[in-house]
Amino acid sequence: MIEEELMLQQLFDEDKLTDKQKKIITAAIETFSEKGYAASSTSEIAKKAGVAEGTIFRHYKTKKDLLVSIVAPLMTKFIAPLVVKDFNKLLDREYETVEEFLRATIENRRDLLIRMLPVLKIMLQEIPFQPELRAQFFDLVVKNIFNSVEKVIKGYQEKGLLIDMPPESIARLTITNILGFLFSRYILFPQLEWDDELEIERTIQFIMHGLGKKD
Amino acid sequence: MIEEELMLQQLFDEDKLTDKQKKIITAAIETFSEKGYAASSTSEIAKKAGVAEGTIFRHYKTKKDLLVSIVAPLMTKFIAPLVVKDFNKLLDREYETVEEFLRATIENRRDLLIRMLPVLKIMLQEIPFQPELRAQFFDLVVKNIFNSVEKVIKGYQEKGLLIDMPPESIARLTITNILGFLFSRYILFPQLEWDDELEIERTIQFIMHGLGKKD
Amino acid sequence: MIEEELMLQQLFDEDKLTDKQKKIITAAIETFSEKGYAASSTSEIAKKAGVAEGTIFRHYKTKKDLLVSIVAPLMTKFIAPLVVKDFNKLLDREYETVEEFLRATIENRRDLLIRMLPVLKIMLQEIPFQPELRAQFFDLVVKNIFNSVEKVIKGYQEKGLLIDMPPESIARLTITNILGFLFSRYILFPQLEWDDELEIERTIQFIMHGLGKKD
Amino acid sequence: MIEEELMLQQLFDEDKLTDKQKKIITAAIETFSEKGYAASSTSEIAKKAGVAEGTIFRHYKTKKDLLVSIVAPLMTKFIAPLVVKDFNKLLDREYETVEEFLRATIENRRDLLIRMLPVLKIMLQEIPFQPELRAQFFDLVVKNIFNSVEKVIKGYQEKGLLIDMPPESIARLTITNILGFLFSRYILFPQLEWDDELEIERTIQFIMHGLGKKD
DNA sequence: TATGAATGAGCTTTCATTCAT
DNA sequence: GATGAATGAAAGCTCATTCAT
Repeated sequence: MIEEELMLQQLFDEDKLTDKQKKIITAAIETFSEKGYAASSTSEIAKKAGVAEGTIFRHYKTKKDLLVSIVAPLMTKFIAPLVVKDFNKLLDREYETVEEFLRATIENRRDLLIRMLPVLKIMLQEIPFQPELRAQFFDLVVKNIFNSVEKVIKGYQEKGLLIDMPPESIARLTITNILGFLFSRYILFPQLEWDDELEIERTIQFIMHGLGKKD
Repeated sequence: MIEEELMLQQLFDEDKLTDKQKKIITAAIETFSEKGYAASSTSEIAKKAGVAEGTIFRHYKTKKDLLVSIVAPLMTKFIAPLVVKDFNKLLDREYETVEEFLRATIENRRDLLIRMLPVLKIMLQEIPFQPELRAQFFDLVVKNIFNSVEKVIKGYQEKGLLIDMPPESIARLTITNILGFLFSRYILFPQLEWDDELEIERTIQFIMHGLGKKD
Repeated sequence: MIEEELMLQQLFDEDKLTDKQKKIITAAIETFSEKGYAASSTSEIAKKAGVAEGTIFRHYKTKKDLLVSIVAPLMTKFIAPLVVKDFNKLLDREYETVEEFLRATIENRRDLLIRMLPVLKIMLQEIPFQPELRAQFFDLVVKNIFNSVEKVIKGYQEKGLLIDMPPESIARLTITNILGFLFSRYILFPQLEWDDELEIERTIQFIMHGLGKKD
Repeated sequence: MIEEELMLQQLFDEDKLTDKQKKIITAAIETFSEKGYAASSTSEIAKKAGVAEGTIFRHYKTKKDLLVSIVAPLMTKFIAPLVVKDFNKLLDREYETVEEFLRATIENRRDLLIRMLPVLKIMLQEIPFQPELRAQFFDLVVKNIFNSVEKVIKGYQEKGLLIDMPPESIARLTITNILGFLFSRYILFPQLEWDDELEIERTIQFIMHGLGKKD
């Protein structure tokens, strides 16, 4: 709960939310993430937030409004900056190799990523069904990221550190593997014992060198 | 619809299903896949199947029963054989290189994979929320595949075609990228124009060699 | 209740309604008429009808649907025929004078009018607020009646029994006074003691001769 | 809005109302008249009045209080004086004939009647459902008017200008026709084209002489 | 005095499930 | 087996009213 409030601070600080609104958001994230949007009831969220059910509808006209109010700022304020910031650092030559950059991205932000997981899970679950969200996701996240990423990747390609492949495909493959790791680790098989450090390193090495053995 | 019935034949032929049952299953797959399990109503499924609502409950005690009846056989009869069969072929030295094997797996079964997508989508959507399904998925799919895969991978590793990495991790990374491609291609961004052949080839090359440039 | 069922027979017999549907209609008429549409709750109607609340919504998609299902057939099947039939009789020379016709219309159909009152009250109450109903009312009742009435009135005018005034105005004034009497008698001041026979006769005389004294 | 404020001046000036209270009353009249009492929400009225919801309840303990505060003064301060004043004028022999009186009453006060319509509509709509209002209406309007009217009518009857009919019935019939005209003109069929002058004259002639042709 | 966030009872509506036919 | 009317619990949502500021 305390950790989640930290994330909320980052996510929602700029809007002035009342105390109850924050509680509603927190409870909604928790519930949507656990059961999925459609299977979560507003009465359950209200109970978990310690507010009356009517209070939810005073702030969010509909249940879907509540969902959008959670996911939308995540996309605008959080995911895009997360990646862009690092890619800009990359441009500043902070990291000499792509491995270092990936390692730093994942390692530095692992706590954050883990804390983001509930909302990320909601996003991944609902985007296939909510055209509204899908459109937002496409406009805010995909276009933004892929745009700013292009020159970065080109830069590395010019330096001879990345293969010649269209930046979109490179971005897709990289993101797939990072999200795929998180999804396997925390959503599909959280009950398995994972050596996180090791598995992240393997993922990075895989991204860079693949599975084929070099002679 | 006709294509889907083909899949159903493969999936459900062995059980003797009545005509109505097949219609129910087809309608349920379509609806669950479009809206998600929780957001689908049995009345809508009944209407789409052209049967009375009561008929659904004559064959499937509950709505969840219907879901399980769709996803479970998929796991036992479909996914496992899909991979295992090919890996056995691999053992039979049908494919000399891993690339060839991956290419064959994806290319040969692409139609099937596409036809499977609705059910796959249901599976991916519901496994995080349905412990019952998750347990089944773990027992039937994960254990089986990972078991039979182990020696295959080891074989290739001994032949020097795959890097020295625990087979589980290799399996995880490979599956992640195949499913990740399908998810991006057909669920997240179906509206984009994709050159499927090309993108599959890139995915295979990526799996084998990564993004790093070799000197 | 028994009387109301008689009216329902006339009103709804042609459609094959289930027993429960009839009970719902009866209860809805009673409740809407007593409290007005907006102040009536579906749960109250359900309780009064002795059915589950869900049953109402199985037959009528929304509460407004229920309202329309009550008022609409009244307009098509009841009010128009009521007047038209008599005016046709009039054409058949059944009544020599207009007084006789009015007296017959009101007297013959008094029971019916009284039984219709609840629905009539609903109609009068809701037409100002429900554009849907207003449009129907205009098309089905007003146009029909005024059309068929026109020639009748002209006939009487030619016979020198009615003054030269546009038929629409004559119709408006006549209907106003009949409904005005019913409204005063049964809705505004039901608690007063009325000598119905006498007051009807006065209304008829008023319609024909006005309040001014002839010398 | 400006016209309505004029009416409000007449209706509510004597009580010292704050600016906000006037805005609330105006907004309530508009809303109740458009949607009916039960279908109007206090939040909508507050928004239309430009005040906070709480402010309404500071001045009017309940929503019904607000309704009564609108309709009650209309009955005490407006309707009764309207008629009584004119009937007193009548006694003062200001009008020689009843026609003249009726014409003057309607013509002189037409603007006022039109401006009153929203409140009149509320009154007519709610009296059937609010026993409180009905009692008030009966005590303040009916008794008063009918009392003071009695001798006036008798006066005219003695002068041989009105037929011998109980004053209550004469009052009822006259009021029915005036309200009936307003109701048809402004509530039921406002969309039709009306020649107001002509239709009022017809109504007056009808009240005095009826529809029957004199030989 | 005025505000508007908060309430909770009650509303309309949905829906999985049952059962007489 | 198949039907679909009926159910009632629970869903999403509204709204008059309260109260701390």
